[in-house]
Amino acid sequence: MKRKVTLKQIAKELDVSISTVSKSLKNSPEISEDTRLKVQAFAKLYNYKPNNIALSLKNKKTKTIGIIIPEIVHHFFATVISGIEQVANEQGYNVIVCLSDESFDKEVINLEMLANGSTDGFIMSLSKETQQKKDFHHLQEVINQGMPIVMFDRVANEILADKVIIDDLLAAYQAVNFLIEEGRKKIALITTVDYVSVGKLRTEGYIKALKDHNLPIDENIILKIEDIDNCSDVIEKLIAEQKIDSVFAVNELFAVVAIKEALKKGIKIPEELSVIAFTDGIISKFSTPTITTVSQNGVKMGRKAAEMLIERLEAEDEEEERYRTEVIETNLISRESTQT
Amino acid sequence: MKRKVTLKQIAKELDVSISTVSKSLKNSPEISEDTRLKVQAFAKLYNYKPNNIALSLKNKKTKTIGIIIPEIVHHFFATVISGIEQVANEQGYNVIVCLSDESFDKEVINLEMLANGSTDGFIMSLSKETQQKKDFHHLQEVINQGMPIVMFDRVANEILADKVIIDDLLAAYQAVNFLIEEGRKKIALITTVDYVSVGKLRTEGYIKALKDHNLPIDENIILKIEDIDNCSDVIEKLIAEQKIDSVFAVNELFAVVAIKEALKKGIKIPEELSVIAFTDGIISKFSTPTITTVSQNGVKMGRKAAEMLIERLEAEDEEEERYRTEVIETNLISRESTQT
DNA sequence: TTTCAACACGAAAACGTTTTCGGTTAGCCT
DNA sequence: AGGCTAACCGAAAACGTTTTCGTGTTGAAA
Repeated sequence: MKRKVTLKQIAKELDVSISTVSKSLKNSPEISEDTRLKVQAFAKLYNYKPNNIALSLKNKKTKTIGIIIPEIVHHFFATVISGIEQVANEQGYNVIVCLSDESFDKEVINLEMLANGSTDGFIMSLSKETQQKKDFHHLQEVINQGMPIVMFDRVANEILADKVIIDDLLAAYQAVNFLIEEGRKKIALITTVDYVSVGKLRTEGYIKALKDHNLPIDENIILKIEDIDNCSDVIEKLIAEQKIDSVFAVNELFAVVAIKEALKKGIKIPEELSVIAFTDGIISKFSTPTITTVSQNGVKMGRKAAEMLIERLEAEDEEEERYRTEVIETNLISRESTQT
Repeated sequence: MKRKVTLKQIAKELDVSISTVSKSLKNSPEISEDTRLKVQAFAKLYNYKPNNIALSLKNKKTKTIGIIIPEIVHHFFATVISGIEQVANEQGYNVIVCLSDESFDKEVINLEMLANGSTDGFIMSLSKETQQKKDFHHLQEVINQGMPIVMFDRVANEILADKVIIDDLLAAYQAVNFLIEEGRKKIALITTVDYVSVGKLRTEGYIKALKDHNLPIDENIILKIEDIDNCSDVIEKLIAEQKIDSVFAVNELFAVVAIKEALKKGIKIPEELSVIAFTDGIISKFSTPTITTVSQNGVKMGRKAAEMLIERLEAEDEEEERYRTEVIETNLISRESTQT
C-alpha cells in the first residue's frame, strides 16, 4: 500500500526544497530546466497529485457546490441534480448532496454543516416544513457570511437571492385553458396543501383560467391532498360523486391515481374524462394511457441554477448585489390522456 | 456581511493565545473557569464554528463519502443514494455524488478527482463502458492508496473489495419459476447486452430455470437489447411473430413497453400474456396493469454499503483485509401482470 | 527562606499547498 | 579587482485547526 506522495517527500528524496518542487511542477521559469525535468519525472513516477484539502485551505475555495433538496427519490429532483452536475463538471466543480427529507431541522443542520468551509455556495429547494414555518434565518445567515445561494422551484420570496423557477401560475393557467378549449366544463383540481408554494401557485392558475372563461369555481371538485400515500380514497370519492369531465393534477401521481380509479369505473379516457398533470416524469410516459403533462425541464433548471451560482462564485467584483430570478419555460406535452 | 470568525480572531480580540481559545472551547481542564467562560461566551456571540477544511487537513479525515454511479435519473440509483445518505447522516458523514454517465473516462476522472483528499472512501457502481472494457486499474490504484471502496450492483469480480449485490441469478431463476408454475411454456426473455454484469446473470438465471424444467431454450424469444431508447420496434416484432405466453424482462422499461405493444394487439394481460420485470420502481406500481416485479430494495443496498464503508473507515486496525460480499435478499412483488 | 507542585497559559509544530522575498553563485563589464 | 546582473534556489508565511510541551506564577510545605 503506497500512500499518496506529498511535495515534502519529493523534496526530501531529490534533496531540494519544497518550493522548488512546487515551482517545477508548475513550470515556473525560475527553475532550471535540469531540476524542472528531474522533479517532473519523479512526480510522474510516483503519480503525484496535489491534495485538494490543502489547496482548499490555501485558496479559500473548495470548488464544491452544496445541493440541499427535500428528497432524491423523486424524478424531478433527480433531473435537476443531473443538470447541476453537468455544468459543475464542465467547470471543474464537484457537488455534495444533502437531503432534508422535507424536515426543517435537517435542512438547517445540513446547511450549517456545509457552510463551515465545505462548499463555496449552495443550490437548494426548500423543504415543506420550512415553507410551512416560513423560517428562513438559516438561509439569511449563510448569505450574510458571503456564501451565494441559488434557490430553485420551491423558493422563498422573503429571501434575496438568485432564483430559478418556472411560471407555475402561467403553466397551470395554460394547462387548464387547454382543457377548456377541448370543451371541458367541469374541471377538477387535485392539488397539495397551500403552504407548498408551487402547489398554491398552480391552484391560482387553475382558478384564474376558470374565471377568465366565466366558469364557476366549485369547491367540491377541488381536492387539497396532504398525505400523498393515501390519496386514492379521496380521489375515488371525487370521481364517484361528482360529474367531472376532466382533471388537472399538480403532479403525476395524483393524475395516474385518478386515471386508475376512473378506468375501474369503466370511464373512458380521454373521451369521458380528460387528464392533464404537472411535472413530466417517468410515470406519464409509460402509464396507460400516457398522460398529457406540463413539462418542467428539471435538467434545464439545474443547469441554469449551476450557471448562476458559478458565475457569482467567480465574479471578481464581489459587491454586485443584483439578484436575478430566471424563469424556465414550460411546455405542454400532449399525450393520450387528452383528446386534441 | 460578517465573514466567518476564526480562532485567531477570537484570540486577538480577547488578548489570549490561539491555544487557549481552542482549549477553552473544548472544555479543557487546563484552562481556568474564568477565561473558559469568557471565551465560550464570545464564541457563541460571534457564532464560531470550526472550519471543516482545516479540520480535514489536520485530521487527515474528511468525513465525506464519494459516490460514483452511472446516472441519477434512474429510480434504482436514486434509492441507493437515499439509503447511503441515511446512514451517512446518522454517522456524521457527508456524501459527494459524481455521475459517470456510463462513460469510462468520466468514471476515471471523477474517481481520481475525489481520491486526492476530498473523500475518505467510495461507494460505486460501474459504468457500462467500464464493464465492457474490463479495465479496473483506476479502482485498484485508489485501493492501493489505502482508500476503501464498496461496490454495489454492478461490481467487478476482478477487484478485491467489499461488495453489496443481490443474487441476480437466483432472483431471475425464481421469477421464471413463478411463470413456469403459472403454467407458462413459451417464456420470452428481454435483456441487455451481455457485458452488463447484472444482465448476464439474470439471463443465466432464466436459462437455468428453463433447463431445470426441461423447457427448450429458444434463441428466437431471447432479445438482447443494446439501445434502450429504441426498443419498442424489436419488442413489437417479438410479440407479433412469436407465440409467447409470458415475458421476463430484466428491467421495468422493457416490461412496460412489452405490455403496451401487447395491449395494442388486443392481447389480454395477464390471461394471454404474463409479465414479470426486474427492478421494482415507479413504473411498475403505476402502469396499467401494474407489473409483477423482482424488488431490489435499493435503500437497503445503499444502507448496507454505507455501513460497510464506514465500518472500514473507522476500524482502528487498518490491516484487516477480509473483504465481504453482502447479498441483499430480493422478493417477488405480485401485481396485476401475472395471474397467481 | 527555599523548594516544589499545581495551575494557567503560550509557543510551536503539524497537516500540504502556494507564493513572496531574500540570498547565493556565476559571469560579465569596467 | 570591484561591482552589477542574471539565474537559480530556499526560507518562511499563510490558510485554520489541534495538541504537545514548555514556562511562568502562585501558594504551600519544609
